[in-house]
Amino acid sequence: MPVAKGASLDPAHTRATILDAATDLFYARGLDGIGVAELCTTIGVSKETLYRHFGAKDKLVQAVLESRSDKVTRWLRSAAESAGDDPFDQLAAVFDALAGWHAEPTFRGCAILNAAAQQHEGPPRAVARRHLDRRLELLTDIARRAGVTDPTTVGRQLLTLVSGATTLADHRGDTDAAVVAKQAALALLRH
Amino acid sequence: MPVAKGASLDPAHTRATILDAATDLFYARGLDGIGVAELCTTIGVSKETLYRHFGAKDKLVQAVLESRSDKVTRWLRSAAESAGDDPFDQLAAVFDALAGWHAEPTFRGCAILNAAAQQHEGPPRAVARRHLDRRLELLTDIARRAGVTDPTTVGRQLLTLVSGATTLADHRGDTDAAVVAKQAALALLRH
DNA sequence: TTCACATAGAACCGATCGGTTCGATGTGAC
DNA sequence: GTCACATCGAACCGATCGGTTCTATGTGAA
Repeated sequence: MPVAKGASLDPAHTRATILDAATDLFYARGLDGIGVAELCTTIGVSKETLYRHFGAKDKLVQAVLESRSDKVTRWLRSAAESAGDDPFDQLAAVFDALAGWHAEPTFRGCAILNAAAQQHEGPPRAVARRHLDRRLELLTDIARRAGVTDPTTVGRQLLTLVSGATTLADHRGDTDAAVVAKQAALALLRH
Repeated sequence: MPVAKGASLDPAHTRATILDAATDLFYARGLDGIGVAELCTTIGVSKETLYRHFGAKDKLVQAVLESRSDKVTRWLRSAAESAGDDPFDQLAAVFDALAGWHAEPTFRGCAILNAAAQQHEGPPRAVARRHLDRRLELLTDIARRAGVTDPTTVGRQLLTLVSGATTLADHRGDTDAAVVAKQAALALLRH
């Protein structure tokens, strides 16, 4: 005798619950590391509900990654802005924010780049590209306002340091990778 | 009526064939992107043969990654050495070698780091860590011979640039990411 | 009160997974 | 010629996969 517990019955809320929980589970276990069935039982939702909201696992993955990219981009941008107007301070703040993220016990690298590394083709690749483009935009803007002669190149070098630091924090456990990278980044910004 | 074609019958050669082919296939499709059955038919080997040589898919993966790490490490080290004794020249050679790799049509990022990103636990993580450690050793040595005041820190910054450049070449299609990173690396080496 | 609807829970589907086993066949050393 | 052995090809295993469909049930608005 099936018993519907009647929790929320608010579709938007249900969708958000699935999205949030799936974000954490995919991040912790990998896209192929958790199946739809386990996903549903863990979240506390039926498969029919999940499929009515997202249609397919791939679509859920895409929704998860896009919302994650939005959130992370907003987070890093606000970290920069909260450091004031000075581009050097902003750049330092970006790397300090990264260091804080890397030190979190649940840190496992960039969820979006990890996903793109798992699925060589398909939506995650495109999301990853846009994600990096947005980050490059932020860093290039800082470089430009710092008055470097070639903001485009310096922006790319800063993005290289950001990406590399996250890689080392993940694969070598270097929780201070961003701090080390920050010194290099500031040196580059000073021409 | 099964017909054994009787190719090599040399176990060592068979093992090497499997290892080489699996290296390419796992790199191109991802660890979970190709199953043992398809792997075998593509290579032209029976499942029994593969399992007698490697025991399990995980073991094959580990053997693939370790041999790959050895090969790549040797390759980068020889690229540095063939540039002469000057550490600046050697560092430039390292990044030029990376740029050549990134430009290859089959380039899909670092096979070892991709694998580690797919399997959050297990052998690939350990292989990735050792892989980065070996690379750090090379870069730190270059920094030391260049006479920087803090070779350990500079070595880590150089590794950050190397890793970041490979990430950008993969996820943004920046085939010149290593060239851009090279300028930053040389600047760091000049203190 | 009525009714459209969001949901739970479970059964079910075909496909694929990693892995095992077996018989047939050819190889190469003795 | 004999024989241990490496190999193939295929059948087979239980488990899991993503996805569909069904019934039953509680919700909330009309």
